[in-house]
Amino acid sequence: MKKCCKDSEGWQGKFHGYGYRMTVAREVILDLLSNTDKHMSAEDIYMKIHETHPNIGLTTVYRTLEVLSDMALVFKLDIGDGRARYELAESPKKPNHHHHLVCTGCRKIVDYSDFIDQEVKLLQDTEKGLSKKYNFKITNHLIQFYGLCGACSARA
Amino acid sequence: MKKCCKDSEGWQGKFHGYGYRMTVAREVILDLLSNTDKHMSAEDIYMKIHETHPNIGLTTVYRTLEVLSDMALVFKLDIGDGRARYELAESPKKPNHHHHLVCTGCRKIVDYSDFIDQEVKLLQDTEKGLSKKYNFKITNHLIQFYGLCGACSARA
DNA sequence: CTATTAATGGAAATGATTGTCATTAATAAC
DNA sequence: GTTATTAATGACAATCATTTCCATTAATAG
Repeated sequence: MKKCCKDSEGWQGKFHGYGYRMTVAREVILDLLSNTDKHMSAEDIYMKIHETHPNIGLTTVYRTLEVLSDMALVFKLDIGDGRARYELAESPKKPNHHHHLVCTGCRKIVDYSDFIDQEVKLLQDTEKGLSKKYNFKITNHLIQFYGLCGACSARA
Repeated sequence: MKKCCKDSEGWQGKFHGYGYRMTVAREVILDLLSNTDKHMSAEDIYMKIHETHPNIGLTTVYRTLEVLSDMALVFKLDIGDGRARYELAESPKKPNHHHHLVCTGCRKIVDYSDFIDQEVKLLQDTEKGLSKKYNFKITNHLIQFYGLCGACSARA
């Protein structure tokens, strides 16, 4: 009996741990996000996987992204236009911690990891202080800089 | 001839500087945001001002908030549910720089300004570095921590 | 005070996301 | 491997925040 998914990354156990099943759609979407450095919207993802898996619907893409966010495999990102973007979360196997620099003109997103070390250090301290003072269980943070990229700046 | 608006804060000139007119709706909304520490959505604002100005429509609220954001009098805030919130931007007259701690359970927002000094220092350096390296004209930044507040944590 | 034109309001349109429900497929039990 | 169980799916409809349209009103210039 053929297994549903090849599970090359060892994700199956993780799905089971959360009480989820491993399915083709979930694997395809994880694969796609694993192999891009873009910040794709649900529709971007739908269009891309539609090329090879025309049977996967947009609704499923949305639901899958929600599941993956819930499992913290994927990070949902909001850059201020009305549509969410998704990127693979960092993991021990694939450390890629970065923050975002967003052009408010063309919505270009630059991932930067310069300065990250000091930022992370400060964030950890802040997180600890905030947790205690406000009794929050902090799960993650968002840092974004907004501005105009060179092209948009020139165009303005 | 009666002037449209009392302009107690000296906003009129600022509107004119941007080529906008000073109107009742704009003044009322600015007043409201000046006197609250809440993070109100467009609809919250509409409902509130509707009590005293039932002739101001929701569409105008949206348009006004866009104008005010454009003038940097108001800051548009996104906390991850599908609706934007607005708060008065900090100004020399009313310095209130803070960042946000957002409960992903109940969407409660805590404004904190602890640790702000170190954060601001680091952010300025980062901003300068990023500006140069990526040729961005950075206009603002967003820092948010996400987690569960005490109540939601207990409930979970 | 009148002319000009931005601003407005209400209704309709848009567009991302979510809900519904009958069908399919992944896993568990045998 | 076969069957039973139940989560996951897909197509469509529904929702809901935000925008667009357009005829009317009101802020400012002259």
